[in-house]
Amino acid sequence: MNKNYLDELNPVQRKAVECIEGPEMIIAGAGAGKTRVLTYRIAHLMKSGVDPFNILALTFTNKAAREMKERIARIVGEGEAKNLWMGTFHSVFARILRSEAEKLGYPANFTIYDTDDSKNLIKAILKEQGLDDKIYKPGSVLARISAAKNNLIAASAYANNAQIQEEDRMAAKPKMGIIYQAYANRCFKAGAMDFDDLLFNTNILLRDHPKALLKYQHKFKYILVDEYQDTNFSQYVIVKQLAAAYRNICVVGDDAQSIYSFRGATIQNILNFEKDYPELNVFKLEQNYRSTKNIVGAANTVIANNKDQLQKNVFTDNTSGELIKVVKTESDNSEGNFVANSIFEIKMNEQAANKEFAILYRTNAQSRAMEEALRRQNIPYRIYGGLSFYQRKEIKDLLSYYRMAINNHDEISLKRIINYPARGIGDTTIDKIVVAANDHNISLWTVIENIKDFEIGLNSGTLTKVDDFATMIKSFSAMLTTHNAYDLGQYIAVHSGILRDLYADKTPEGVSRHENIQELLNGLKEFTENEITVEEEVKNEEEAENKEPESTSSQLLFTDTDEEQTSAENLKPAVTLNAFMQDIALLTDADKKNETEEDKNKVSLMTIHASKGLEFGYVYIVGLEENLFPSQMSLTDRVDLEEERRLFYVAITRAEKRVTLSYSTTRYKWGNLVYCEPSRFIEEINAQYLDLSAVGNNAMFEEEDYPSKSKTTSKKPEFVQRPIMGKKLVKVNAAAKGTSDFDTESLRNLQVGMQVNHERFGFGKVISMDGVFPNNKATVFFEGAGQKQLLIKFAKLTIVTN
DNA sequence: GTGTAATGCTATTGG
DNA sequence: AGCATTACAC
Repeated sequence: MNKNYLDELNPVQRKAVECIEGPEMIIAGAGAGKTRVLTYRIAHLMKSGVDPFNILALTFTNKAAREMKERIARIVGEGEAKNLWMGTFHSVFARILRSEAEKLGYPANFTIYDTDDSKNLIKAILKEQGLDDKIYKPGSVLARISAAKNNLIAASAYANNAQIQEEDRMAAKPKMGIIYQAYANRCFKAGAMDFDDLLFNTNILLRDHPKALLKYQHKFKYILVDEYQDTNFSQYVIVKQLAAAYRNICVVGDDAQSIYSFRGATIQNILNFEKDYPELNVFKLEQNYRSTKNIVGAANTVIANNKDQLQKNVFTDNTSGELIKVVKTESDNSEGNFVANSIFEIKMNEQAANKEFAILYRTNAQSRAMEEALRRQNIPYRIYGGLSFYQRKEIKDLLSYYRMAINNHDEISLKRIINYPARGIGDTTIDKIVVAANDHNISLWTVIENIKDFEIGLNSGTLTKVDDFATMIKSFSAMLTTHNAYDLGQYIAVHSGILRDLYADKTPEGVSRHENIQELLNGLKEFTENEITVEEEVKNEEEAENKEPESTSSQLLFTDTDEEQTSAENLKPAVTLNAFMQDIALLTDADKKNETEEDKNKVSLMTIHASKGLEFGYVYIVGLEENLFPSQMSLTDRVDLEEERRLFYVAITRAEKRVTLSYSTTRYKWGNLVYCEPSRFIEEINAQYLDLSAVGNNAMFEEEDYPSKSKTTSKKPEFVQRPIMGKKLVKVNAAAKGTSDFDTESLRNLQVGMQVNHERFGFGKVISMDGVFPNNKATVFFEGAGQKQLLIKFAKLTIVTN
């Protein structure tokens, strides 16, 4: 493999790898070997003499970065690969910001707030300002602030922008600007950055500190960005700035797989790329090596329904494989049972391993039915996403102590732990402290630390309690430099009282919480014992940078980096808790490492979003129902619907051998039974790729065997649980008289030339018919919507005239 | 201030 | 259905 890596590439891939200098854009269809090209390109850069310290590779997940690093290591050797700058935007720039934080007025040990932390801070601000959190919902306030930051609009600019003010007034949220300013101010005072700040502040750094800009421009002579279609404006500007000196920028993406616009990602970045770098080389990877012909064909027919897309012809030389099976079940639980049974069967018949299976869904809430069914079948599984380990209450509690020891001013952590375990400092006391802090525009910690100087009407007992708390935190802080991560972590767990509190709780939940704390402490121990590796890494970095003669100009620019290393050296010999906490907020479950083969050999459950970039032999896409997938939030806007369709495209193209689609006619939502109709996406797949035997007459007979059931159906308007939201009510009701009530039989005699009506496409004329009723399809030309292929079973056509 | 019972809200998607 | 916040009794 070592020398022949170029031979493993097809001609286009090879060109993309060998073209090293200048801007490059790789448009890669699903399964076209994008990761391989990226990996080999980096390896090739290094083989060509580029120093790994000068290569920056930005990936979508930390896991992707780690895997890519491992693959590169196999080509160029581990020692070299280790020195690559590789990770997510957030983790790479968090690392850079730590060494540059003072330039921005932040402490180097700033805290990273996750979404929960951010929402809590917003809630606090709303309460202090007497604003109604029903109008200013913390989640949507945060989303609005997030969108502003991702478009590089600072709080002050936001508050002073007439157009934005008008927008917020129209949305009945005139105070948004004030909230944003308060939020930014509080984060700053707490020495905290939220996820968006990591990118926003990197932009500030590069904009306002020319020396820093120059330094990183010369440090990152070669930049690669994976999943470029899912980058936002803030990320775009960072990359543009960093690449401005050398213009060695390579981006890889697929517009058809752009699924993160809700997070500010914009396809505009791909379009801008051609404008910014007119001299660029473009490579299109169109041959799919992952999936069967049926899967590729089906995916292509789905995405063809989108108007907005770059022209691409994804094809494969793989075998046809099996048809995509569509399965109808009558409840979410039976959908789970079907999937679990099917996995069990395939495992037996085809000797497949658990890890070859994935169950993909639109929303996390759908995992439960799947989990229960898999557990009944004794099939080991693993859920990705959802509540991560680090977001569990007990873990966040303990981490809050760690965070506060490292950064005393972190107010979210402070509020979390000041009275947990209970130590008699209640809400009224905290409120008084908050008022004092706001009055003096200082952090809560500064008030607490000097609580006896603030006359805010606390009685002497409370005063002592607050003072004791401050003393405790200070004692933890003092140990940061004298104790290693594990010793201090353990010490805090004991002396904070958390361990005792959880140990006292003998309920199963309490026991489980205690176990989770133990697991965290074990992780800490492992981290601490690896200190040699960390030290070596530091040493490696020193040696490598010293031995490699830099050009004189860039050597001058590297003075700051030297400082970094001296400070790292001071931390020896112990691995500090500070080091452990560096980017823990950025870790997700998908980033777990050190797993045994047994850990890995499990069926994967995840949202389709989380499945991006992954591949599996057998893929189940469940919950293919209107209002769920596509999500009801996407139905009013073509742009949103097209993103849902791309999501479906991503889901299908995860599979190598087999795709199974399922939908259920009923489903529990918020504890209420809701009736569902099959997703429009099913009928968007050309029928030649589908196996509809499991949705056929059998299912219809079932309906007819139990006419009482459908009667109850129509008589139950109260299954809509929130009539306040009129929009939803109408839609759910509409869903109730779905396929089950539709008389497919009336279309038995549908023929070419007939006029038909379709609920979405309107009037049309049948051009051709294919297949045997009821598993047949009709090609219809609609006056308004053009030519469509429709599955008779799903399309709900009505015959207008012969 | 603390602990438990009742209430009410939630479920797109995520670093 | 499950979780978080709130209300209320101690």
